[in-house]
Amino acid sequence: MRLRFAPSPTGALHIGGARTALYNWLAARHSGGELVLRIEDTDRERSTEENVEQILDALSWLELDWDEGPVSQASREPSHRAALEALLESGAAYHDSATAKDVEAWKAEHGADRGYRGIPADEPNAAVRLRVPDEGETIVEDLIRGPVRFPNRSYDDFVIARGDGSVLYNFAVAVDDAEMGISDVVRGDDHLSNTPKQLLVLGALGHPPPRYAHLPLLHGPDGRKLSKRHGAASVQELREAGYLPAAIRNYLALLGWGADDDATLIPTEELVERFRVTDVNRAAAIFDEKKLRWINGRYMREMPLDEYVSVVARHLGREPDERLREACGIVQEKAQTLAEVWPLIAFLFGPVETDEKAWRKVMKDEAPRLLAAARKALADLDSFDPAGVEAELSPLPDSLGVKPGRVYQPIRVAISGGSVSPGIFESLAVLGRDESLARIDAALERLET
RNA sequence: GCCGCUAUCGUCUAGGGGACUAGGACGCCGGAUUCUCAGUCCGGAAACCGGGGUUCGAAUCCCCGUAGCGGUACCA
Repeated sequence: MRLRFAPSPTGALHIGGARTALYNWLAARHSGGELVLRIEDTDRERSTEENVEQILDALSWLELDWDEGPVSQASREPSHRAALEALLESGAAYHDSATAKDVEAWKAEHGADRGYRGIPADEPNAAVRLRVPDEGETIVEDLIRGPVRFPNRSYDDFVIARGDGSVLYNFAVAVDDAEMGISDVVRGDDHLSNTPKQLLVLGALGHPPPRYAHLPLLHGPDGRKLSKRHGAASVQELREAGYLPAAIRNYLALLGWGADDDATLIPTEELVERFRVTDVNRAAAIFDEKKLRWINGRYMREMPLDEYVSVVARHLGREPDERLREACGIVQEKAQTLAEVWPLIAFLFGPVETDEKAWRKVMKDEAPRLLAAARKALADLDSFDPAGVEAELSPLPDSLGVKPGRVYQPIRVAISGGSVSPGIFESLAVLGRDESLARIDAALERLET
């Protein structure tokens, strides 16, 4: 198989685009074939260098590689021109000076169920239209949907080149796919109705068509087309939100495709092994960040500590030093996204920032007495490691005659500033005896006044 | 308007005429884990869009309707 991913650089790479890229990549890797990256930049107004860079970045961050390209569609202009000339010469296409308004008027007269048919004009500066037969139908043999039939008469003689000679999307795509030897076109559903046009171009040019597979679109939680309003809608935003590339690949693969045994956690290698385009669903799927979070959490927890540390360090823009390593060790089982890590471990890297609400809730009644008792126990401790701290603190609640939380929460607030943190024994151990005692003393002092 | 696609729990899906009292996962609710939160474990509620057919039998096949979506540009 030879596939292509052909994004148009009109903005960041969206989640839908990322899934299309992933499916193409999976199909290519599964079949041992090739993946070509082609940038559809024939719209000079909207295509920018930054957007191209952004898409390339997003793809490599997702760890989706390609075998050929990126090929700029605009750079293939000579080929497009040659193909256009050939069609003009054979009479399959013709110049027509009709404007959009003219076409509209023509339809008002001839009925809406009939496509526009123009009259060849001897005007080299007019747009070029492709002749579409009145009879018959064009059939798209879709790998996912089966044969889809389109009556030819419902299509206009559509424009394939502007008055200035530059070609339009449906023409360029057909020519490029054919000339680049693409065997399988895997793309979004929104192109299904465009496919007959491309097939018509291919037919006029005498090129055999590739196989097509049209993927169902992705929608937002409200059932509407996915857009910026739905929160993290681009790969870049997902990255900033602290999701892992591997988790995103896993989740995206499941949006519109399911393993036959209903597996949910499927590592990429296994995805490559099991994925088949023909198994893709036909209905649009809704992007649900909750499930992504869950999958991401699983990947975060199952990562080897070394890798975890370097991923966290990169996300935070910090050096992966010993302290960070220790912090990761006690937070790994708690965070679902990279973004959740820092709030849980920040207290290990700087002065306490007290959450006044937590303070008021915890630092009352017997808190001073219990905290003082804990301080004493910790001060006398020989080995200030998690096991040692636990051995020292765990008998305390009983001996003081209170519930464990009454002892532990004041310590937590004293050392971390808040009522939520990693395990208290581990937190104390990582903070170290001196700093822990200093923070507890500061809290006790505040309690006295 | 015209052309086309789609339709199973809130969400992702399994199902491809009898194995369905419709299965799994996320989420949700309840319980357990005698340090918070998270995690983990256990349990629970929750769906075949509607109407006609075909058939001994339909979630599965056909038709109609409804709804959602896509296309209908000298955009991609």
